[in-house]
Amino acid sequence: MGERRAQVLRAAIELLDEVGLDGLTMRLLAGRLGVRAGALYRHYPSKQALLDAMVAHLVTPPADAVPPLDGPWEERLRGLAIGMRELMLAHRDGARLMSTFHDPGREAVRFYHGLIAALSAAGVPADTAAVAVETVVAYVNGYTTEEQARATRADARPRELRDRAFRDGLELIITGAAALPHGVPAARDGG
Amino acid sequence: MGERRAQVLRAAIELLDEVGLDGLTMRLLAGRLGVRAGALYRHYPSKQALLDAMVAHLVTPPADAVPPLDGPWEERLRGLAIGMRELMLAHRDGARLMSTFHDPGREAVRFYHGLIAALSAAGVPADTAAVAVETVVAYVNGYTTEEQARATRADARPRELRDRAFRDGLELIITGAAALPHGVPAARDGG
DNA sequence: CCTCCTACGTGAACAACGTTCACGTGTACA
DNA sequence: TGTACACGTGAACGTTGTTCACGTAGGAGG
Repeated sequence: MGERRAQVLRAAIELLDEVGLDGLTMRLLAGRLGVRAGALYRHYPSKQALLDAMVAHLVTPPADAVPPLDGPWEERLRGLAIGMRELMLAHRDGARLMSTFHDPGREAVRFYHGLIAALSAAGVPADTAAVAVETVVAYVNGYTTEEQARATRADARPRELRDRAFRDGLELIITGAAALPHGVPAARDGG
Repeated sequence: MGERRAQVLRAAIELLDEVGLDGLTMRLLAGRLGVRAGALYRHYPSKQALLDAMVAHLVTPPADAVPPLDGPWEERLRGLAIGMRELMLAHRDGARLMSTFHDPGREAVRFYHGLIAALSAAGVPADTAAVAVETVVAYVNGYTTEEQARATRADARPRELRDRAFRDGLELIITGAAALPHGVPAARDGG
C-alpha cells in the first residue's frame, strides 16, 4: 500500500528543490516519474493535498535528529526559533510552502504548550510566555520568508551574514522576554 | 494622459477588497470596467506590473495622514510597526500583496536609514539600531501575514485581541532593544 | 475636406495550468 | 478461470495570463 504514494511525495520534494514552488507542476512532476499528470490523482486528490503531505513530511523530524531542547527557557526558545528556520531553509521556498498549510498538527500544538509551560515554570508569567512564543514564531516566519524570497535575487546575502542577523534579532526578542518578568506593559488603551 | 490607467488601478484595488488576491483575475477586472481582458494590457504590460502599481499606490501615504513620528526612538519604532501593519490591514490580502513586491523604493529606504540614525542618536549603538529595525519589520510581516491568512477562516480572532497580541509582541522587541544598549551579545560562533 | 496620429478596445487565439473521466492494462488472490 | 485492485492512458474541460491583427473614435494640422 501507499508505496507509490511515497515515491510521488519524494519526487515532489526533489523537484521542489530544483524548480521552486512556482515551477512545481503536476505535469512536470508526472514527467519526472515517467507518467502522465492524471495518474498523480490516483495518489493525491489534489495538488493542495500533495503540498500538505510535503509539509507534513518535511516538518516531521527524522526521530534521530531531535535536539534535547532542555535547559533554561531562553535556550528552549532559541532552539525553537533556530529549528523552525532550519526546517524552512532545508528546501527551496520552504517558508512559502509551509505558509500554505498551517494545520498546526497536534504534535506542534503540544510542543507549543509545553514550551509555554516551561517558560512559566521558569518564572516567566504565563502571559509573557505566550507572547514570547508567538512573537518568536512570527519573527521566524517573517525573517525566513523574506530571506528565501531574496535567495534567487541580486541582493542576496551570504549565509553567514543571514545567520548572524537572524540570531541578533532573536536575541533581541529573548532579551525582551527576560526583561519583562512582571507582565507586559503594552496594550494600554488610549496610548 | 494616464487617466484610464488610474481608473484601472482604482478598480483593481476595489476588486481586491471584494474577491481577494486569488480571485483578482484580469478577465474579472476587465469585466468590472466593461472591457475585455486584452484591453488591460494597453495600460499595464503584465499582471505583475499592475500588482506592483497597486502596492506602490497603497504604500504611498495620502500626505495628510502622515503621523509626526518624532519623540524618543521607542515611539518611532512603535510608529513604524503600527503603521506598517495598518497599511497591510487596510486591504484584503494586503500583506500577501505587498510581499510580492519588495522593491523598497527610495522613500522607504531613506525612512529606514533615518530611523536607524534616530536610534543611534538616542544612544542606541548603530548595530543594535539596525538589528532592531530589521527585527521589527520581520515581526510585522510575519504577524500580519498570518493574521490575514486566518482572517477568512474559522479560528479568526476579533480585532481587539489581535491588536493586543501585536502590541504585546512589539513591546517585547522594543524592550529588548532598550535592554541591549551595549551591543548585541548573540551570534557568537560555536554557541 | 482629408489625412495622420494617438488612445482605446475587440475577438480570437495560444500555451500552460489543475482536474476529470471512460477506458485500458497487469498482477494477485480466490 | 474469474475477479478485484492498483496503476496508468489519452483526451478533454474550464480557467489562467498573454499576444496580435484589426477596428473605431477624436483631435490636430495641412
